Formats: sequence, structure tokens, C-alpha cells
Amino acid sequence: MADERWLDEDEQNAWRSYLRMRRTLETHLARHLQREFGLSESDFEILVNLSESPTGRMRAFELGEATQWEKSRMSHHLSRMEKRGLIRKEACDARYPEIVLTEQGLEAIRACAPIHAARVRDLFVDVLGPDRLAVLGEASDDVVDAIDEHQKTSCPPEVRGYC
Amino acid sequence: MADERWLDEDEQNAWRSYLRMRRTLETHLARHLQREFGLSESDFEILVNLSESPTGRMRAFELGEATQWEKSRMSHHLSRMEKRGLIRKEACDARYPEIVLTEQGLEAIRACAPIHAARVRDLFVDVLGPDRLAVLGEASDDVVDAIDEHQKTSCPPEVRGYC
DNA sequence: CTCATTTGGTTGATGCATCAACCCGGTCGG
DNA sequence: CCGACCGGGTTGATGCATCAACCAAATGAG
Repeated sequence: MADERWLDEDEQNAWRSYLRMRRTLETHLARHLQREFGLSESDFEILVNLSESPTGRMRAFELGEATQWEKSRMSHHLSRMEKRGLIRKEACDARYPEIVLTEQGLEAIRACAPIHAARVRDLFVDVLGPDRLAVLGEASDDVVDAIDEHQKTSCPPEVRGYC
Repeated sequence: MADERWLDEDEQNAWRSYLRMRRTLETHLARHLQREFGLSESDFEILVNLSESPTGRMRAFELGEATQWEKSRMSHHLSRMEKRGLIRKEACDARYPEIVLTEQGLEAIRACAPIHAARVRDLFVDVLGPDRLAVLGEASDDVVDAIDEHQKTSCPPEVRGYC
């Protein structure tokens, strides 16, 4: 009905393959995490970051840098995680609360991380093999750089990310 | 704090690069679509499918096959799109309604598709270049196949997708 | 000193995604 | 026939992501 083609056929196919893979892999991993461990991918990301910190405690701000989330998403999500007992906010440094991994949160991440990683290996790392994996890694970095570049050069200064 | 490593270093790096790219590209494209045209990526996907159909009308079911969405997601989303005038549900075939692209929906997709495609080209297709793009396309298909395979072989029959 | 700005963070509203439950018209075994 | 099941579709509840607005401590220029 709209008969223009917007990418050539090979490009179109590759792009759509990529989109399909992205969706399929993401939903599969998310569902697995959810059903086996009751964690969302977001929970997982926070827990990984906290558990990799030597002290198990970070400022929300640092988590924001590590994950690249918006601050409001972070705030909302940390509140929900606190309610479930995975983390705790401690108002130790006068002003800003620190986010602390609870015993329960630590157990959760220890239980699910190796299994989750095994799945990533089975369905992604091993399927690609080392060569293609390396190519993809570099390509990913290039794309991220290109987007950063694009933002810097062609965006009006204060309007982040919309253009 | 949790000192086991779950993938080796190269694998870890490639995987995380991929995750970062996925997030960055997705949010960039989504934001662009939203701010310039008031469409979500989901809207876009539906509109593309409808506009590629010769008649501009499909059953919800066909859309489901094309997009791989859950039926309930489809239903909810189509209702929202109808409210905004992008599509219309017509109860022509006795039983199941057909989803029809409205004039407004057609205009929307015609306006945004080429610009969106150009952005995909600039930030993804051209950054990768034809060789890496081809590799990624194949790799994506392999991953999707691996997941399908996994579902078929190691899932109890009726429990789709959780394992 | 004072008032404006920035910075880190919270809140509320809205739209989106998912799950579970349900509905309804066919179909098929009995 | 009749009742069980099945496929396409809707609904409601819940959690998640984003935007815009707000808040309060710190900074800093006049």
C-alpha cells in the first residue's frame, strides 16, 4: 500500500533479522529470569552493579552512571526494590542516601547470575562463536560512538537526545 | 563483592557492548520517533505492517504473526491506536474485526518512515558497513533458531517460553 | 549577603508490556 | 444432540519506562 522501499533489500533483511533477534532474546531471557527467580532484567542490572562493588553499597548517582538510566527511572525502581527487600536506602552521608545490597539481594544475585550467564552463553555467545562475537562487540561500540557523535554535533545544546 | 566471573573477559565485554548498543540505539530511535512524529516504536511496527499489505487491512491475528506480539498486547495496543485515530476496527466479516489503516494512519507512516529509515541507515547500517551487516544478519538468525530449538527440545510441551 | 543556578533526587501522570482470566463461536467425540 | 475443547480476541491488574514538575542543599556572581 505504501510502495516505497526505505532500505535496500539486503539491508532491510539484516535490520529486520536483528530486530527479531533482539526481541526474541530479550523476552526469552527476561521470562526466564522472572519465572525462575522473580527478578526483572532491571532488578538484575542493579544487583549486578551493587554486587560488583567491593562494599556492596553505592550512591544512586553511581548506579545511574553505570546503567545509563534516567534518574527518575532509577528512583522509582529502587523504591520498588526496597519494598521487596532486595536493597535498602541508608541515609548515612547526611544528604544523599546510599543504596545497600541486603542479604536477600545478595542471595538472589548469587543464585541467579551463574544460571543466567549460562543461558547467555548457550543462546548467544556460543551460537555466534568467538569471531563473530568479536565483530559484534566492535560493531556495537561503533554504533554507540556514532550515536554519541550525532548527539554532540547535530543537537541544539540543551535538548539532550531528542534529535 | 560477588567475585565469581560468569563469562570470560572477552565474552563479558562483547556481551556488555551489545547490551549497551541495544539500549542506546533503541532509546534514541524511540525518542526520535516520539518527539518528531508522536509515534511509539510499537505504533510504527503496526503501521508498517498495515501499510505493506496491499489492501491496508489485516486481521489482528495476521498482525500477531507478523510482529510476534502476544495477543493481549496486540488487543490493548490496537485499542489505544484506534482511540488516536491511526487505525479503525471494522466488524465486516461477521465474526472477527478487521484492522484498517485510516487516512491519518497512512499519512503518519508516510511522513515518518523515510526519515526513520534514514536514521537507521546513518546510525546502524552505514556504521557497520555491508560485510559486518551481513554477518550480523546471519548471526541474528542463528540466535533466533537456537532459541526456537531450545524451546522445542527442553520445554515441557504446554509451558511455552518460560524455560 | 542574597538571589539565581546547578545538582542529586523524588513524585505523579501516562503509556506500554505481561500475565491470568475470561468470553464466544466452532468443532469434534460420543 | 450435547458437552468438552480450542482458537481468536477482550479485559483487568500489575509492574515498568518516560516525561515534566518539583524540592532542597550547595555553589557562585553581583
